[in-house]
Order: sequence, then C-alpha cells, then structure tokens
Amino acid sequence: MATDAATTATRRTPLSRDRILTAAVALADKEGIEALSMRRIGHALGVEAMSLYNHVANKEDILDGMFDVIIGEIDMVTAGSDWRAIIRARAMSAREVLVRHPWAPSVIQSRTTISYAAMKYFEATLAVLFEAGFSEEITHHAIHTLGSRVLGFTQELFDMESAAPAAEEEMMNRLTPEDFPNAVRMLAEITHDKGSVVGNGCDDKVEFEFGLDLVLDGLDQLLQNADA
Amino acid sequence: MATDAATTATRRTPLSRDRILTAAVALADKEGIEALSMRRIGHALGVEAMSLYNHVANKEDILDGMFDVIIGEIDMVTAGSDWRAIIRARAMSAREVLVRHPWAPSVIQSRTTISYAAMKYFEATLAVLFEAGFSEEITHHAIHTLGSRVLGFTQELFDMESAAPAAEEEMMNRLTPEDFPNAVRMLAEITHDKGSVVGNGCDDKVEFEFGLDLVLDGLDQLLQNADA
DNA sequence: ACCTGAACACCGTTCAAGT
DNA sequence: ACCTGAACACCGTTCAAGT
Repeated sequence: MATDAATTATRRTPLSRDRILTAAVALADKEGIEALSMRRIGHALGVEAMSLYNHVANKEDILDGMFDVIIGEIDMVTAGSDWRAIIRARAMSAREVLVRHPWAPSVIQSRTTISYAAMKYFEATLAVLFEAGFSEEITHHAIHTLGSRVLGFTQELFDMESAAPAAEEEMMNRLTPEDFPNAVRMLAEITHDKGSVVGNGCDDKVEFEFGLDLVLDGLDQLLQNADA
Repeated sequence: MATDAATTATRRTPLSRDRILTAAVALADKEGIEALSMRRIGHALGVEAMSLYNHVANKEDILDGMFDVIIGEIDMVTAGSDWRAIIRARAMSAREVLVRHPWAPSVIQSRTTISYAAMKYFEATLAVLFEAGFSEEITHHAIHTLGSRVLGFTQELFDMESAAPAAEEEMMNRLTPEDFPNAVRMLAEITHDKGSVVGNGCDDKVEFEFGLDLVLDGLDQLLQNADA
C-alpha cells in the first residue's frame, strides 16, 4: 500500500526475475511440472510468453531459479549443541520442502550446473561436519551420502566435467577460501583420480559403496539385536 | 541368418513393442532423454511416428517399458550364503545399470504406476530379507531405505493413492500370495495410517527418519572410532 | 492388419516491430 | 526499456485414408 514515486503504476506490476520464479513455483505446485510452460507462466502473470525473455535467459534459467527457491525454503538451523541434531533438523526441513513441492526432485535431478545458493547450502553443511571433528575424507563421504538421502542429489549434479567448460571455470573462480573455506578444505584433501566416472575427483562407485555399507551395517546391527 | 517361412520379408522387420523399446533405450543412451521423441524413435526405426501407436499406447507407455528394460538388466544374484552379500551385489549391479543409462533416474522418478516387473524386483529383495530373519517391520523400513539408495525410488513410486483408481485396483489384484508371498506378508503387517502423506500404509516421514538415523548412527560410530 | 498424410493443439525461442 | 505479433522448428496424438 506504500506508494513512493517509483511504484505509482500499480495497474501492472513490472515483470522481474523474482516475480517469474514465484509464478513458476506456484504453477508447478498447483498444476504439476509438466504444465510448466513459458506460455502458461506468462499467462499467470498477465503477459505474453516472449516477455519473459527480458528477465530470464530461457526455460532452463527458470528451472535453475526454482531450484534456488527450494534451497531458500530449507531451514538452516544452527542452534543445538551437537552436530547430529543440527544435521538431522536440516535434513528433516529439506524433506518437508520436497513434500511441499513434489516436482522438486525431478527438477533438481535435471540441473546440470550448481548455483551459488546450492554451493552455499553445502558449505553450511560442511561447516557443521568439520566443526564436529570429522576428517576431510569422512566429511566427503558423508556429504555424498547425506546429499543422496536428503535432496536426491546424484553424482550428476557435481559432475563438473559434463558442464560447459566456461561454467566450470566460473564455478571454480567463485570457490574462494574466503567464501567457501570448508568446501576448499574438502576439495584440497580428496584424491584426484580423473579416470573415474564422475569428474571433480570423486570416485562415484566408492561413494556409493560407502553409503550402502553404512546402511547395511545398520541393518545388520538391528538383526543382531533382535536375535539376542 | 536363419530364414524360416515366418521371417522371409527381411527388407523391413515388422514393428513390435520390443523393437520400439530397444530403439528408445538406444536413442536415450546416445542422445539424451530430452532427444527422445515419438518422431525420432520412428525415424530410428525407419517408420513414421504415428506407426508407433499401433504397438504402444503412447509415450508414457514407452517410458514405462524403458523402466522395465532397466530392471531386466539388473543382475539378481541369488548365490552367496549370507543376505548381506546378496543384497550388496544386487545393489551394486543396479548402480551399474544406472551408470550405463544416465537418463534412468529421471524416468524412474516420473513413473506414476509400478509395473509387474518392478513388483517382481521388490518381491525378490523382500525374499532375501525375510529369509535372513528380518521382521516384517524392519524389512519394510529396509526396503524403503535400500530403494531410495539404489534406484532413487521415492515415495511417489508407491503412492498408490495418486495413481488412477483403476490402475490401483489392477495392481492389487495381481498382488496374489502365490505370486508375491513376501510382498503380501509385509503389507499385511504394516500399520495402515491413512492420514499420512503417502498412501499404501506407509508413513513417509517415519521411513525417511529411519534411513536418516541409520546413516547418522553410522557416521557417529566413525567419529567415535577416530577419536579413540 | 499395419502404415501414413494431414491436421490439431500444443511446445521453446527469435526478431523485427511497436510503445 | 520493455512488451508483442508473427514466424520457425519442433512436440504428442488422432483419424480418415491408403495398402
């Protein structure tokens, strides 16, 4: 209701990236991801589809933005004395966000680049694990295992080699020690065996086995306890 | 090269569901899932797109079939004395299949119905767990946790309530004790709290927490060992 | 019985033209 | 600076018409 000089034209709120993303998320929530088209997003905003291109690069750009909206909805709790409670609370919050937006897993899975917001999300999780005293190696394993559990992240998301070289370079340039101290710490320690399926120094098979064995160990323990 | 009376017309092999699925999988492997169109599948088979509709219902039907192809490629090992080795070998095989077909996770995630082949795959895993002596309850948890780890299965795949009522009924009718003794055993035991997010008697939040805590327990153990 | 030409209702995206 | 009409190259799908 506040009307300053810049927003006198209330008849039609000017388009913006944020408004487009908000409309896109609302449309996907209500009608499903298969109903999300440039034409229908435009319609929801009272505008033609082509107008969207003045504020977003293309549809992929919108999907990237929707991913960021999702990440922004996760409650990144920091309170709590032990690492476990913090990680658990964040994971439960992430799960709740995905339940709210059933289209999110498939959108996340289809992303080929990792955004700044996503990197920040991981940085924040790494910080908790390092703070707890986990080694670089175990932290690396843990982030893979938790990632696949919480957000359905797969190796593809971090397969930098499949990304455009320019995008990879840009990403690496943003990965400064000031901004991402924990990510840099982890990357510096993990061995770089470039022959593996995924790039980025991760041997996807090793990571998969780590998580699988963690689960199998847990199940085995339950079996032993039941027998006793 | 064997030419019996039935296959003299070698010039153009007649279309069939299998040939279409094989072509679709090959196309997705080579060009990516976004290149998979009815027109391009037809082109690969030297046929117009409309001809495909004589052998498959629609594109969704093709995607369903591709899921079955994927399942068929998993090596369902039965050899091995202990349950753990068997489950582990199957999971590793499933992972290998997904690496070979990078489009598979997104296709799996987008399926709304569960096929007979998929049900058989789960039945075979349930059999191993029951044989090992796991209770119905733990087996239920385990199948959820392993499912989300191995094939990226999410709750949606088993959300029968979101499926068409007719499809749900058909699925239930096929779930006979003769054909699916272990699935029936598990379903009979799990509590039916219909108010939950997913139907089918599963409380998705409980399943998520079970798997998450299994992982957190394992990580905590690693931390204790490192400190000692 | 199986294949297809033409058509319909959609897509994402570009670009010159409007204000 | 921002929006749009018209156009292009695609989609999935139907259906009457061909063989």
